Amino acid sequence: MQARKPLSPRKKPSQGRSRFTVRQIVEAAARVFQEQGYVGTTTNHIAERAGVSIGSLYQYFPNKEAILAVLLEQHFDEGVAALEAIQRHLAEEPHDLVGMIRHYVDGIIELHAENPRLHHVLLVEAPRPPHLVTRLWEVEAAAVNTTEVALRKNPEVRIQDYETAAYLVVQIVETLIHKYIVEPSVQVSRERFADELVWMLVRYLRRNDSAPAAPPPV
Amino acid sequence: MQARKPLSPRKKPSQGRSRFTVRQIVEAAARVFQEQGYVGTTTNHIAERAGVSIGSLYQYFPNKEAILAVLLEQHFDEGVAALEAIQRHLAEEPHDLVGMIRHYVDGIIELHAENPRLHHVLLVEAPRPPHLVTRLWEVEAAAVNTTEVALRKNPEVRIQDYETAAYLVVQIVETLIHKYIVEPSVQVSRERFADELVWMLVRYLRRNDSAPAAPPPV
DNA sequence: ATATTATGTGAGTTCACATTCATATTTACA
DNA sequence: TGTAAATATGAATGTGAACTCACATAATAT
Repeated sequence: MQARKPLSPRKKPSQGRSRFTVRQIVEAAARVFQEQGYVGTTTNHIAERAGVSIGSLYQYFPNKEAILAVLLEQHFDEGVAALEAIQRHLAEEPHDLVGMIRHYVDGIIELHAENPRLHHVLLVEAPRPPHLVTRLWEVEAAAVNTTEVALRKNPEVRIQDYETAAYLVVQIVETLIHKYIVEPSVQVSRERFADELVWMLVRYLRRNDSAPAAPPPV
Repeated sequence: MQARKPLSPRKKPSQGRSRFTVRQIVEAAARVFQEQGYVGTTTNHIAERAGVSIGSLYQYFPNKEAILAVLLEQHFDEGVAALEAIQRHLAEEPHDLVGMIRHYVDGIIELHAENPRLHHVLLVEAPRPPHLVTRLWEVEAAAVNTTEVALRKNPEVRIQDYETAAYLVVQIVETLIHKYIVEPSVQVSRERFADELVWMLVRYLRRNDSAPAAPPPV
């Protein structure tokens, strides 16, 4: 029986300087969350880092979660935009299977490498506001669908269950890369990791007789 | 500059009843962490659930993290034991590649399905005590090594870079299954998920000419 | 039996952080 | 230029969880 906390700002900033203040707060929050983790971050700490009084913070945000929600929204939108850019590029340019997967993998790696620690705090450590969980599912489902279509269209690909395959591909790329970026293996370099991941997916998806198997990059 | 908190119990319980108390506390903590998440759990709450006074709790544990550490240790030991059992079975019985991977995947699924929420809170949500991070790396590295050996020994397997392949296999199985169990897809049943995961790894690892590709289970 | 040691108790204190509010300053705009 | 509205400030206050401690009870030793 938890009381639900409001997440929306109390006041809308109308003047330029207040918008600046809000921006300062959000940016500072990103830095503090990143450095201290979710539990270790306090509103006072954020205000201090933003160079703003604690009172000003509470003019615009009712609590810590509200700030996190804004950050999450931003981060999420960036992710979706990046994903869409990748998929658009794949739809527009012609690609063989290897090139397609290569582009996809590289894109997701770049996305994750941008700010892995913040990503982790926002999406994993912190309690997720329910409406964002829903959005996350939608985006994931959409990615799986797009991938399924792409796989069906590609003549090099021959598998039995396209839907499950698409799910596996999307999840493997996302989850594995996240893990590697947050906690890189001592044994495997990033380059080798990316190359082998691409190669793995190709071996999995490609019909056995198509294109004389190029040796995997080593 | 954070002061390091002590994780060890203050007193060693010597009588039977105090050992019982400690056990009650740890068991209650598992339930509360599971239900409330790391942030939402309080020592008072744990004590109440254990049917023990808050004072008793502090006889044996200096703080919340210390209780979590015990839980983590337990959970971790169980995981290692399960992993070793899987690998022992693989080493002892003869297996073809499919059977081998099948056994491995099924084992890890079973392990994760046992208490997914607690697993998630302990290993993902909560801040990890550094000495356990080290242990975790060691176990991971050991698993990768064992897998590498197994892959090299298996004549059905033909890949270029055994070390990286072993890393990928271990991480995919662990990470993907974790993700699926914690957040199962609406689109893909668990059975289909497991079957396709096995099939994917087989396609990736098997030399192209070995064993006329049996159709994947659909 | 009695003393000693171990364990259990929970009201009460502390402390860190969240949050408010009276007041000051800056901007808009008439 | 005056004044109303917006914004900024931070000391003061509220809140809840962490943690202590003086005392009660149970086990064990002698």
